[in-house]
Amino acid sequence: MPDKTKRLPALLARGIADLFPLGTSQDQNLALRLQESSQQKKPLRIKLGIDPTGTDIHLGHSILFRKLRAFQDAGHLAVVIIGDFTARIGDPTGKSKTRVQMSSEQIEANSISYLEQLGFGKPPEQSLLDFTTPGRLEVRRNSEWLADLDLNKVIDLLSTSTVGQMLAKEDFGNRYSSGIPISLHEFLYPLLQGYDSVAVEADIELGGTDQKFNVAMGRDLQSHFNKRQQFGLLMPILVGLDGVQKMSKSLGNTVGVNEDPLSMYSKLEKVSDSLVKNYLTLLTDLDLETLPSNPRELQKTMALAITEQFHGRLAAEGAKADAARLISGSKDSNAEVQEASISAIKFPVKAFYLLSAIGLCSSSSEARRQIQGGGVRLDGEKLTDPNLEFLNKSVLIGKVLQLGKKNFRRLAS
RNA sequence: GGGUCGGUGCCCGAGUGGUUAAUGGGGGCGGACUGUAAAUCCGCUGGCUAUGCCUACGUUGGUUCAAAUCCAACCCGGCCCA
Repeated sequence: MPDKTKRLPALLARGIADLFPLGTSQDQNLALRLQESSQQKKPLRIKLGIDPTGTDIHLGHSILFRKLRAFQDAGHLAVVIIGDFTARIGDPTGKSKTRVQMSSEQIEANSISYLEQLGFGKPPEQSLLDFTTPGRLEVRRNSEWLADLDLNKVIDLLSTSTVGQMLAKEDFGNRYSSGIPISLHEFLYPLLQGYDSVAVEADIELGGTDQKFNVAMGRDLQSHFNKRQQFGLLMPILVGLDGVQKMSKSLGNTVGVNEDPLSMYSKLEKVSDSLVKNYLTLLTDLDLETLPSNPRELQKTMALAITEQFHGRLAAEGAKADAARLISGSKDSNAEVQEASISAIKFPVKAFYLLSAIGLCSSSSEARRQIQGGGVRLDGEKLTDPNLEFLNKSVLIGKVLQLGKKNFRRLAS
Protein backbone atom coordinates (compact mmCIF):
# COMPACT_ATOMS: atom_id res chain seq x y z
CA MET A 1 0.00 0.00 0.00
CA PRO A 2 2.86 2.38 -0.75
CA ASP A 3 0.67 4.88 -2.56
CA LYS A 4 -1.45 5.41 0.48
CA THR A 5 1.35 5.64 2.96
CA LYS A 6 4.29 7.27 1.21
CA ARG A 7 3.77 10.55 2.96
CA LEU A 8 3.80 8.99 6.39
CA PRO A 9 6.93 8.52 8.49
CA ALA A 10 8.46 5.11 7.75
CA LEU A 11 7.85 3.48 11.10
CA LEU A 12 4.24 4.55 11.10
CA ALA A 13 3.72 3.38 7.53
CA ARG A 14 5.47 0.04 7.81
CA GLY A 15 3.24 -2.93 7.14
CA ILE A 16 -0.02 -1.03 6.88
CA ALA A 17 -2.76 -2.93 5.06
CA ASP A 18 -5.33 -0.20 4.78
CA LEU A 19 -5.78 3.43 5.67
CA PHE A 20 -8.92 5.49 5.28
CA PRO A 21 -10.09 8.01 4.39
CA LEU A 22 -7.66 9.15 1.71
CA GLY A 23 -8.77 12.63 0.82
CA THR A 24 -6.89 15.90 0.58
CA SER A 25 -7.99 17.83 3.66
CA GLN A 26 -6.73 17.60 7.19
CA ASP A 27 -9.81 15.59 8.11
CA GLN A 28 -9.31 13.26 5.19
CA ASN A 29 -5.57 12.80 4.98
CA LEU A 30 -3.49 11.36 7.76
CA ALA A 31 -0.18 12.90 6.68
CA LEU A 32 -1.74 16.35 6.78
CA ARG A 33 -3.37 15.59 10.07
CA LEU A 34 -0.04 14.57 11.54
CA GLN A 35 1.41 17.86 10.35
CA GLU A 36 -1.39 19.77 11.97
CA SER A 37 -0.83 17.87 15.18
CA SER A 38 2.86 18.70 15.33
CA GLN A 39 2.31 22.34 14.40
CA GLN A 40 -0.25 22.73 17.14
CA LYS A 41 1.79 20.56 19.51
CA LYS A 42 -1.33 18.56 20.14
CA PRO A 43 -0.75 14.81 20.14
CA LEU A 44 -3.27 12.64 18.35
CA ARG A 45 -5.35 10.17 20.31
CA ILE A 46 -4.71 6.72 18.93
CA LYS A 47 -7.35 4.20 19.91
CA LEU A 48 -6.81 0.50 20.14
CA GLY A 49 -9.42 -1.69 21.74
CA ILE A 50 -8.86 -5.18 23.06
CA ASP A 51 -11.44 -7.45 24.57
CA PRO A 52 -10.14 -9.36 27.59
CA THR A 53 -11.65 -12.63 26.45
CA GLY A 54 -8.52 -14.71 26.79
CA THR A 55 -5.46 -14.67 28.92
CA ASP A 56 -2.65 -14.67 26.44
CA ILE A 57 -1.46 -11.94 24.16
CA HIS A 58 0.30 -13.38 21.17
CA LEU A 59 2.31 -12.03 18.28
CA GLY A 60 -0.83 -11.53 16.25
CA HIS A 61 -2.06 -8.97 18.76
CA SER A 62 1.41 -7.52 19.04
CA ILE A 63 1.31 -6.17 15.48
CA LEU A 64 -1.29 -3.64 16.55
CA PHE A 65 0.45 -2.81 19.79
CA ARG A 66 3.71 -2.35 17.96
CA LYS A 67 2.03 0.12 15.67
CA LEU A 68 0.51 1.84 18.67
CA ARG A 69 3.95 2.01 20.22
CA ALA A 70 5.31 3.60 17.05
CA PHE A 71 2.76 6.35 17.50
CA GLN A 72 3.72 6.71 21.16
CA ASP A 73 7.35 7.03 20.20
CA ALA A 74 6.35 9.69 17.69
CA GLY A 75 4.84 11.66 20.54
CA HIS A 76 1.19 10.70 20.32
CA LEU A 77 -1.17 9.40 22.97
CA ALA A 78 -2.10 5.74 22.99
CA VAL A 79 -5.63 5.17 24.18
CA VAL A 80 -5.96 1.51 25.06
CA ILE A 81 -9.52 0.49 25.59
CA ILE A 82 -10.06 -2.62 27.63
CA GLY A 83 -13.36 -3.94 26.39
CA ASP A 84 -14.54 -5.16 29.72
CA PHE A 85 -18.12 -4.44 28.72
CA THR A 86 -17.99 -5.56 25.11
CA ALA A 87 -16.27 -8.75 26.18
CA ARG A 88 -19.59 -9.78 27.62
CA ILE A 89 -21.07 -9.73 24.15
CA GLY A 90 -18.09 -11.03 22.30
CA ASP A 91 -16.90 -9.66 18.99
CA PRO A 92 -18.71 -11.62 16.29
CA THR A 93 -15.96 -10.75 13.80
CA GLY A 94 -14.53 -13.88 12.30
CA LYS A 95 -16.74 -16.03 14.44
CA SER A 96 -18.92 -18.69 12.98
CA LYS A 97 -20.99 -18.95 16.08
CA THR A 98 -22.18 -16.92 19.01
CA ARG A 99 -19.51 -16.52 21.60
CA VAL A 100 -20.18 -17.65 25.12
CA GLN A 101 -20.61 -14.80 27.50
CA MET A 102 -18.04 -14.42 30.24
CA SER A 103 -18.23 -13.71 33.93
CA SER A 104 -17.10 -10.31 35.13
CA GLU A 105 -14.54 -11.87 37.47
CA GLN A 106 -12.91 -13.66 34.57
CA ILE A 107 -12.94 -10.50 32.50
CA GLU A 108 -11.28 -8.51 35.24
CA ALA A 109 -8.59 -11.12 35.78
CA ASN A 110 -7.88 -11.18 32.05
CA SER A 111 -7.66 -7.40 31.89
CA ILE A 112 -4.97 -7.31 34.51
CA SER A 113 -3.08 -10.09 32.83
CA TYR A 114 -3.25 -8.21 29.53
CA LEU A 115 -1.74 -5.07 30.97
CA GLU A 116 1.11 -7.06 32.43
CA GLN A 117 1.76 -8.70 29.10
CA LEU A 118 1.73 -5.34 27.36
CA GLY A 119 4.65 -4.49 29.56
CA PHE A 120 3.30 -2.82 32.66
CA GLY A 121 6.19 -2.90 35.11
CA LYS A 122 8.79 -3.85 32.53
CA PRO A 123 11.46 -1.60 31.06
CA PRO A 124 10.17 0.16 27.91
CA GLU A 125 12.76 -1.53 25.70
CA GLN A 126 11.39 -4.96 26.56
CA SER A 127 7.72 -4.10 26.58
CA LEU A 128 5.18 -3.58 23.86
CA LEU A 129 3.87 -0.27 25.10
CA ASP A 130 5.52 2.68 26.76
CA PHE A 131 3.97 2.78 30.20
CA THR A 132 6.45 5.19 31.69
CA THR A 133 6.75 8.33 29.58
CA PRO A 134 4.16 10.82 30.83
CA GLY A 135 1.36 11.71 28.43
CA ARG A 136 1.81 8.72 26.18
CA LEU A 137 -0.75 6.28 27.48
CA GLU A 138 -4.33 6.29 28.63
CA VAL A 139 -5.98 3.02 29.66
CA ARG A 140 -9.75 3.04 29.73
CA ARG A 141 -12.38 0.40 30.33
CA ASN A 142 -15.43 0.72 28.18
CA SER A 143 -17.81 -0.22 30.97
CA GLU A 144 -17.06 3.33 32.06
CA TRP A 145 -19.45 4.66 29.43
CA LEU A 146 -21.25 1.56 28.21
CA ALA A 147 -22.53 0.10 31.46
CA ASP A 148 -24.94 2.94 32.09
CA LEU A 149 -26.28 3.54 28.60
CA ASP A 150 -30.01 3.84 28.91
CA LEU A 151 -32.44 2.38 26.47
CA ASN A 152 -33.06 5.72 24.77
CA LYS A 153 -29.40 5.97 23.91
CA VAL A 154 -29.30 2.36 22.80
CA ILE A 155 -32.24 2.91 20.48
CA ASP A 156 -30.52 5.99 19.12
CA LEU A 157 -27.44 3.89 18.40
CA LEU A 158 -29.44 1.12 16.80
CA SER A 159 -31.26 3.58 14.59
CA THR A 160 -28.03 4.58 12.89
CA SER A 161 -27.71 1.25 11.12
CA THR A 162 -29.89 -1.02 9.07
CA VAL A 163 -30.21 -4.77 8.97
CA GLY A 164 -28.96 -4.62 5.40
CA GLN A 165 -25.77 -2.88 6.51
CA MET A 166 -25.21 -5.46 9.21
CA LEU A 167 -25.71 -8.32 6.80
CA ALA A 168 -23.30 -6.67 4.42
CA LYS A 169 -20.62 -7.33 7.01
CA GLU A 170 -18.95 -10.47 5.81
CA ASP A 171 -19.20 -12.53 8.97
CA PHE A 172 -22.85 -11.81 9.52
CA GLY A 173 -23.60 -12.33 5.85
CA ASN A 174 -21.90 -15.71 5.76
CA ARG A 175 -23.57 -16.86 8.90
CA TYR A 176 -26.94 -15.68 7.74
CA SER A 177 -26.73 -17.30 4.36
CA SER A 178 -25.48 -20.59 5.71
CA GLY A 179 -28.17 -20.78 8.34
CA ILE A 180 -25.95 -20.30 11.37
CA PRO A 181 -27.74 -18.43 14.14
CA ILE A 182 -26.99 -14.78 14.81
CA SER A 183 -28.26 -13.41 18.09
CA LEU A 184 -29.60 -9.88 18.02
CA HIS A 185 -27.21 -8.67 20.67
CA GLU A 186 -24.35 -9.42 18.31
CA PHE A 187 -25.54 -6.59 16.09
CA LEU A 188 -24.88 -4.33 19.02
CA TYR A 189 -21.18 -5.10 19.10
CA PRO A 190 -20.04 -2.99 16.16
CA LEU A 191 -22.16 -0.13 17.44
CA LEU A 192 -20.66 -0.28 20.89
CA GLN A 193 -17.13 -0.49 19.58
CA GLY A 194 -17.93 2.50 17.41
CA TYR A 195 -19.33 4.33 20.37
CA ASP A 196 -16.04 3.80 22.16
CA SER A 197 -14.49 6.06 19.54
CA VAL A 198 -17.08 8.70 20.36
CA ALA A 199 -16.41 8.36 24.06
CA VAL A 200 -12.63 8.69 23.88
CA GLU A 201 -12.61 11.12 20.95
CA ALA A 202 -10.28 8.99 18.93
CA ASP A 203 -8.31 10.57 16.09
CA ILE A 204 -7.11 7.27 14.74
CA GLU A 205 -8.34 3.77 15.41
CA LEU A 206 -6.01 0.87 14.89
CA GLY A 207 -7.33 -2.55 14.03
CA GLY A 208 -6.80 -5.67 11.99
CA THR A 209 -8.16 -5.72 8.47
CA ASP A 210 -11.09 -7.72 9.80
CA GLN A 211 -12.02 -4.68 11.86
CA LYS A 212 -12.80 -2.43 8.91
CA PHE A 213 -16.54 -2.59 9.47
CA ASN A 214 -16.27 -1.78 13.15
CA VAL A 215 -13.75 1.00 12.63
CA ALA A 216 -15.88 2.54 9.92
CA MET A 217 -18.81 2.33 12.31
CA GLY A 218 -16.78 4.46 14.70
CA ARG A 219 -16.50 7.15 12.03
CA ASP A 220 -20.23 7.04 11.36
CA LEU A 221 -21.07 7.35 15.02
CA GLN A 222 -18.59 10.14 15.66
CA SER A 223 -20.24 12.02 12.86
CA HIS A 224 -23.67 11.21 14.28
CA PHE A 225 -22.58 12.63 17.63
CA ASN A 226 -20.92 15.67 16.07
CA LYS A 227 -17.34 14.68 16.80
CA ARG A 228 -14.36 14.95 14.54
CA GLN A 229 -14.05 11.67 12.65
CA GLN A 230 -11.25 9.21 13.23
CA PHE A 231 -8.94 7.68 10.68
CA GLY A 232 -8.95 3.93 10.28
CA LEU A 233 -5.53 2.36 10.15
CA LEU A 234 -5.67 -1.35 9.53
CA MET A 235 -2.89 -3.86 9.88
CA PRO A 236 -2.74 -7.28 8.25
CA ILE A 237 -3.90 -10.30 10.18
CA LEU A 238 -0.89 -12.33 11.16
CA VAL A 239 -0.80 -15.83 9.75
CA GLY A 240 -0.13 -18.36 12.48
CA LEU A 241 2.61 -20.96 12.81
CA ASP A 242 0.66 -23.39 10.63
CA GLY A 243 1.28 -21.02 7.74
CA VAL A 244 -2.35 -21.08 6.71
CA GLN A 245 -4.80 -19.75 9.23
CA LYS A 246 -4.69 -16.58 11.22
CA MET A 247 -2.80 -16.68 14.47
CA SER A 248 -5.33 -17.52 17.11
CA LYS A 249 -5.31 -19.16 20.48
CA SER A 250 -8.14 -21.49 19.60
CA LEU A 251 -6.25 -22.73 16.57
CA GLY A 252 -3.17 -23.43 18.65
CA ASN A 253 -0.82 -21.73 16.19
CA THR A 254 0.37 -18.90 18.38
CA VAL A 255 3.51 -17.56 19.96
CA GLY A 256 2.63 -15.85 23.22
CA VAL A 257 4.46 -12.66 24.16
CA ASN A 258 5.27 -14.00 27.59
CA GLU A 259 6.58 -17.35 26.49
CA ASP A 260 10.06 -18.21 27.62
CA PRO A 261 12.89 -17.31 25.24
CA LEU A 262 13.61 -20.87 24.16
CA SER A 263 10.11 -21.86 23.15
CA MET A 264 9.59 -18.49 21.51
CA TYR A 265 12.77 -18.82 19.52
CA SER A 266 12.28 -22.46 18.57
CA LYS A 267 8.76 -21.91 17.38
CA LEU A 268 9.77 -18.92 15.30
CA GLU A 269 12.82 -20.39 13.66
CA LYS A 270 10.69 -23.08 12.08
CA VAL A 271 8.12 -20.75 10.58
CA SER A 272 7.63 -21.62 6.94
CA ASP A 273 9.69 -19.75 4.36
CA SER A 274 6.70 -18.13 2.77
CA LEU A 275 5.91 -16.37 6.03
CA VAL A 276 9.31 -15.20 7.15
CA LYS A 277 9.32 -11.92 5.19
CA ASN A 278 5.87 -11.20 6.48
CA TYR A 279 6.93 -11.76 10.09
CA LEU A 280 9.98 -9.58 9.59
CA THR A 281 7.88 -6.75 8.24
CA LEU A 282 5.16 -6.90 10.83
CA LEU A 283 6.99 -8.01 13.93
CA THR A 284 10.42 -6.40 13.70
CA ASP A 285 11.92 -3.09 12.73
CA LEU A 286 14.81 -4.68 10.85
CA ASP A 287 15.81 -3.14 7.55
CA LEU A 288 14.32 -5.42 4.94
CA GLU A 289 16.97 -4.51 2.38
CA THR A 290 19.92 -5.90 4.30
CA LEU A 291 18.77 -9.37 5.27
CA PRO A 292 20.55 -12.67 4.69
CA SER A 293 19.56 -14.40 1.46
CA ASN A 294 19.89 -17.92 2.80
CA PRO A 295 16.37 -18.93 3.85
CA ARG A 296 17.55 -20.78 6.92
CA GLU A 297 19.57 -17.80 8.10
CA LEU A 298 16.61 -15.58 7.41
CA GLN A 299 14.44 -17.67 9.71
CA LYS A 300 17.02 -17.44 12.46
CA THR A 301 17.44 -13.70 12.04
CA MET A 302 13.71 -13.22 12.34
CA ALA A 303 13.38 -15.53 15.34
CA LEU A 304 16.24 -13.83 17.10
CA ALA A 305 14.97 -10.31 16.48
CA ILE A 306 11.51 -11.08 17.79
CA THR A 307 12.72 -12.99 20.83
CA GLU A 308 15.05 -10.14 21.64
CA GLN A 309 12.17 -7.68 21.77
CA PHE A 310 10.61 -9.51 24.67
CA HIS A 311 13.57 -10.94 26.49
CA GLY A 312 16.55 -8.82 25.59
CA ARG A 313 19.59 -9.54 23.47
CA LEU A 314 21.33 -11.83 25.91
CA ALA A 315 18.44 -14.17 26.54
CA ALA A 316 17.62 -14.31 22.85
CA GLU A 317 21.16 -15.29 21.92
CA GLY A 318 21.06 -17.88 24.67
CA ALA A 319 17.83 -19.31 23.33
CA LYS A 320 19.32 -19.53 19.87
CA ALA A 321 22.34 -21.44 21.13
CA ASP A 322 20.20 -23.69 23.31
CA ALA A 323 17.83 -24.47 20.49
CA ALA A 324 20.71 -25.60 18.33
CA ARG A 325 22.10 -27.74 21.13
CA LEU A 326 18.83 -29.39 22.04
CA ILE A 327 18.00 -30.25 18.49
CA SER A 328 21.31 -31.93 17.96
CA GLY A 329 20.33 -34.17 20.85
CA SER A 330 23.05 -33.10 23.20
CA LYS A 331 22.72 -34.81 26.54
CA ASP A 332 24.54 -32.37 28.69
CA SER A 333 22.72 -29.28 27.57
CA ASN A 334 22.54 -26.51 30.09
CA ALA A 335 19.83 -24.92 28.07
CA GLU A 336 17.41 -22.63 29.74
CA VAL A 337 14.38 -24.85 29.44
CA GLN A 338 11.07 -24.43 31.12
CA GLU A 339 11.26 -26.29 34.41
CA ALA A 340 8.71 -28.78 35.65
CA SER A 341 8.49 -29.77 39.27
CA ILE A 342 8.23 -33.44 40.09
CA SER A 343 7.84 -32.90 43.81
CA ALA A 344 4.22 -34.01 43.82
CA ILE A 345 4.92 -37.25 42.03
CA LYS A 346 4.92 -40.56 43.86
CA PHE A 347 7.79 -42.86 43.13
CA PRO A 348 8.31 -45.27 41.54
CA VAL A 349 6.74 -43.62 38.54
CA LYS A 350 6.04 -44.95 35.09
CA ALA A 351 7.20 -42.98 32.09
CA PHE A 352 3.77 -42.28 30.63
CA TYR A 353 2.46 -40.96 33.92
CA LEU A 354 5.42 -38.68 34.33
CA LEU A 355 4.79 -37.20 30.93
CA SER A 356 1.21 -36.31 31.68
CA ALA A 357 1.90 -35.26 35.27
CA ILE A 358 4.26 -32.49 34.18
CA GLY A 359 1.88 -31.35 31.48
CA LEU A 360 3.91 -32.28 28.43
CA CYS A 361 1.00 -34.44 27.33
CA SER A 362 -2.58 -33.55 28.00
CA SER A 363 -3.56 -37.01 29.19
CA SER A 364 -1.87 -40.15 30.29
CA SER A 365 -3.42 -41.95 27.36
CA GLU A 366 -1.85 -39.50 24.99
CA ALA A 367 1.46 -39.89 26.80
CA ARG A 368 1.34 -43.64 26.21
CA ARG A 369 0.70 -43.13 22.54
CA GLN A 370 3.45 -40.57 22.15
CA ILE A 371 5.97 -42.91 23.72
CA GLN A 372 4.81 -45.79 21.58
CA GLY A 373 4.99 -43.54 18.56
CA GLY A 374 8.62 -42.76 19.28
CA GLY A 375 8.17 -39.08 20.01
CA VAL A 376 9.55 -38.89 23.51
CA ARG A 377 13.13 -38.48 24.61
CA LEU A 378 14.82 -38.18 28.00
CA ASP A 379 18.10 -36.29 27.72
CA GLY A 380 18.14 -37.10 24.05
CA GLU A 381 17.53 -40.80 24.47
CA LYS A 382 14.38 -42.19 22.96
CA LEU A 383 11.92 -43.85 25.32
CA THR A 384 10.14 -46.87 23.94
CA ASP A 385 8.24 -48.40 26.85
CA PRO A 386 5.43 -46.36 28.39
CA ASN A 387 5.62 -48.53 31.50
CA LEU A 388 9.31 -47.94 32.08
CA GLU A 389 9.71 -47.25 35.79
CA PHE A 390 11.84 -44.63 37.46
CA LEU A 391 12.56 -45.59 41.03
CA ASN A 392 13.26 -42.24 42.64
CA LYS A 393 13.61 -38.53 42.05
CA SER A 394 17.34 -38.47 41.85
CA VAL A 395 17.45 -40.43 38.59
CA LEU A 396 15.31 -37.73 36.97
CA ILE A 397 16.21 -34.38 38.43
CA GLY A 398 18.09 -32.14 36.05
CA LYS A 399 17.23 -34.18 33.00
CA VAL A 400 15.33 -32.82 30.05
CA LEU A 401 12.18 -34.57 28.92
CA GLN A 402 11.35 -33.85 25.30
CA LEU A 403 8.24 -34.35 23.21
CA GLY A 404 8.79 -34.04 19.52
CA LYS A 405 11.23 -31.44 18.35
CA LYS A 406 10.15 -28.41 20.21
CA ASN A 407 8.60 -29.24 23.57
CA PHE A 408 10.99 -29.46 26.47
CA ARG A 409 10.78 -29.64 30.24
CA ARG A 410 13.65 -29.77 32.63
CA LEU A 411 12.74 -31.91 35.60
CA ALA A 412 13.25 -30.20 38.92
CA SER A 413 12.41 -30.95 42.50
C1' G B 1 -47.29 -19.71 18.15
C1' G B 2 -48.14 -23.56 13.79
C1' G B 3 -45.69 -26.80 10.12
C1' U B 4 -41.24 -29.17 8.84
C1' C B 5 -36.16 -30.81 9.04
C1' G B 6 -32.25 -31.49 12.20
C1' G B 7 -28.72 -31.89 16.92
C1' U B 8 -22.81 -37.79 16.32
C1' G B 9 -16.00 -37.42 18.76
C1' C B 10 -11.59 -30.74 17.97
C1' C B 11 -14.45 -29.57 13.05
C1' C B 12 -17.20 -31.52 8.86
C1' G B 13 -19.76 -35.76 8.09
C1' A B 14 -21.32 -41.47 7.64
C1' G B 15 -24.02 -44.77 10.40
C1' U B 16 -30.92 -46.48 11.60
C1' G B 17 -31.09 -52.55 17.03
C1' G B 18 -26.38 -56.91 17.87
C1' U B 19 -17.90 -58.10 16.68
C1' U B 20 -15.53 -52.76 17.47
C1' A B 21 -14.65 -45.89 21.13
C1' A B 22 -18.36 -45.77 16.50
C1' U B 23 -16.63 -45.64 8.25
C1' G B 24 -14.43 -41.33 5.78
C1' G B 25 -12.29 -36.41 5.31
C1' G B 26 -10.08 -32.06 7.64
C1' G B 27 -7.23 -30.44 11.57
C1' G B 28 -3.77 -31.81 15.36
C1' C B 29 0.35 -34.67 17.42
C1' G B 30 4.41 -38.04 16.48
C1' G B 31 7.94 -40.57 12.96
C1' A B 32 10.88 -40.62 8.11
C1' C B 33 12.87 -37.16 4.59
C1' U B 34 14.77 -31.94 4.83
C1' G B 35 17.17 -26.63 6.10
C1' U B 36 13.68 -28.01 12.89
C1' A B 37 10.75 -25.00 5.99
C1' A B 38 7.45 -26.62 1.93
C1' A B 39 5.96 -31.09 -0.61
C1' U B 40 5.63 -36.39 0.11
C1' C B 41 5.16 -41.03 2.84
C1' C B 42 3.95 -43.69 7.58
C1' G B 43 1.69 -44.04 12.59
C1' C B 44 -1.56 -42.09 16.34
C1' U B 45 -5.84 -39.11 17.42
C1' G B 46 -12.16 -40.41 24.54
C1' G B 47 -10.39 -41.05 29.77
C1' C B 48 -8.00 -43.74 33.69
C1' U B 49 -0.57 -44.79 37.34
C1' A B 50 -4.26 -49.60 32.69
C1' U B 51 -2.82 -55.78 29.67
C1' G B 52 -8.25 -54.43 32.61
C1' C B 53 -11.90 -50.70 33.99
C1' C B 54 -14.79 -46.37 33.02
C1' U B 55 -17.49 -42.54 30.01
C1' A B 56 -19.42 -41.39 25.17
C1' C B 57 -23.58 -40.11 19.60
C1' G B 58 -28.55 -32.73 22.56
C1' U B 59 -31.07 -33.90 27.89
C1' U B 60 -33.99 -37.20 30.86
C1' G B 61 -36.71 -41.41 31.15
C1' G B 62 -38.71 -45.95 28.66
C1' U B 63 -38.93 -50.62 25.41
C1' U B 64 -35.25 -54.73 24.72
C1' C B 65 -30.92 -60.07 26.46
C1' A B 66 -28.90 -55.84 23.45
C1' A B 67 -29.84 -48.94 21.29
C1' A B 68 -26.17 -43.55 18.38
C1' U B 69 -29.98 -46.42 16.02
C1' C B 70 -37.14 -47.83 18.46
C1' C B 71 -40.76 -44.83 21.90
C1' A B 72 -41.99 -40.41 25.09
C1' A B 73 -41.17 -35.81 27.16
C1' C B 74 -38.05 -31.83 27.33
C1' C B 75 -33.92 -28.42 25.60
C1' C B 76 -31.50 -26.07 21.34
C1' G B 77 -31.23 -24.64 16.14
C1' G B 78 -32.39 -24.04 10.47
C1' C B 79 -36.27 -23.26 6.99
C1' C B 80 -41.53 -22.04 5.70
C1' C B 81 -46.01 -19.71 7.64
C1' A B 82 -47.85 -16.02 11.30
